Amino acid sequence: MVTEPVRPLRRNEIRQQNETLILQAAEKVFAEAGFGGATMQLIADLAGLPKANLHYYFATKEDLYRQVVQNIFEIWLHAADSMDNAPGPIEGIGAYIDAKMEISRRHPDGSKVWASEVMHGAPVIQDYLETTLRDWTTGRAALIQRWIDEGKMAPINPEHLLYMLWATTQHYADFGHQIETLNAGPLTDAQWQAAKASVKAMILRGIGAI
Amino acid sequence: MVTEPVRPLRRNEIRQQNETLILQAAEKVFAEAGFGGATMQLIADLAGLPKANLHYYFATKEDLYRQVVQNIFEIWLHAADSMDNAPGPIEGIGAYIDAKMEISRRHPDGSKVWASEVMHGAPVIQDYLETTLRDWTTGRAALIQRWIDEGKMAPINPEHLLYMLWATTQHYADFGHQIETLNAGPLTDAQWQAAKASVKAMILRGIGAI
DNA sequence: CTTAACCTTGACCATACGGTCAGGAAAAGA
DNA sequence: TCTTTTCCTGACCGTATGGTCAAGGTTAAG
Repeated sequence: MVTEPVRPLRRNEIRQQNETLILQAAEKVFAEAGFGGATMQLIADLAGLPKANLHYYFATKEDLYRQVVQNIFEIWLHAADSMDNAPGPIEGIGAYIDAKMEISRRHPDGSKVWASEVMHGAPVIQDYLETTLRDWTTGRAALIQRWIDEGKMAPINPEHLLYMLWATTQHYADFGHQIETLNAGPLTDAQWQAAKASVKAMILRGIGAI
Repeated sequence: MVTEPVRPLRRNEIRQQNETLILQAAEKVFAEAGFGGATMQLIADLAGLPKANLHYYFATKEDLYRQVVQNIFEIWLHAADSMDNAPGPIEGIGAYIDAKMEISRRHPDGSKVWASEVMHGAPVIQDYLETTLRDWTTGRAALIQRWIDEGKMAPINPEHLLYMLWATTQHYADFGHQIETLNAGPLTDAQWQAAKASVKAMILRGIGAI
């Protein structure tokens, strides 16, 4: 095997590289074991670093966990952009479902960490729920209400629609293991497409947009 | 305060009483802290028993946890009965949604424990998934397919419909904290009824049963 | 070259946890 | 009543975990 001589890394690069390395490992371990079941040693092993090095970059286990959760929350919020600037529910909600299904597929661990955090009473991100998420929710609920008023969809309670969107899309990540067991294996590309199509068809028809 | 003289408990009663006491406490603690975060001491305190007494009834933490998960699974399966013997999807799926929403309301802790178990790869109930749950699923999928063939609903993929039913109803338990935060307080009776109605309306219309 | 700032890590510590056990109390059986 | 079985519990134990630290290495700045 030929290993090309590696230029010594600069300070910033080292820091950046190790932090993301640790965060990736942490996300996986937290997802698989939960906060209480995760150990710094497991994360360190997965990251390929000595445990003491983790504590150099992240003072405590909570700090590391908090970072992981916040990262996920960012990704979450970005998916929302697909809903804006849409002429109606078919495009807006359709795109939102696509985006969230894609996140469930690409970041199942993040989704699990988030679910776990919320299930345990959101000890770390309660303030986010009360500020950012609440604002986001009321904004989108208003958007949905506008579509209803314009006769573009049936008069559904916007909040419950949002809950259904979250629940259905995230289920493919959070309960992925159950789905894989029932499916006798991971979903194929085609099956993911079918899932997306099914969800979109059911919800868009369910809200009277089709 | 008047405390009536209590007849000394018989052996069987003691055993039964303490076991359910422990199981209830365990369900709550496991739901709030996850398996890894839960401690036997916390469960003992909540049950009002010394820790050593827990180990008298349940040899290990895993044994106790396994019991909790199995109990939930039983409740889960019973809700399925509402789906059978229904003339069509409106009655069958409608009743199933009602039943599952009621479980989410009455047994939110159980739902969380189940979700946590599945999210972490179902280390304890993998065999249930592969046997009981798979059989149940294929059976109901066949039932749904029959309704489709009889023209009682649109040609939806039955598996994805089941996932949607599970996801949507359980979301009200598993993400109850998030919902309560956005709602600025627990759902009232009326709000629960509205939630049920919304879910039923969206899904039943979504599958073309209305 | 010298110095300061940053990075790395093996060894170590205090604590908390799951689990054990011996010995006693209470009920059931003979 | 006497014996056996079941229940109860404080005290204890080994281990694993989060976190610390001091000493050494490496890069950047002066």
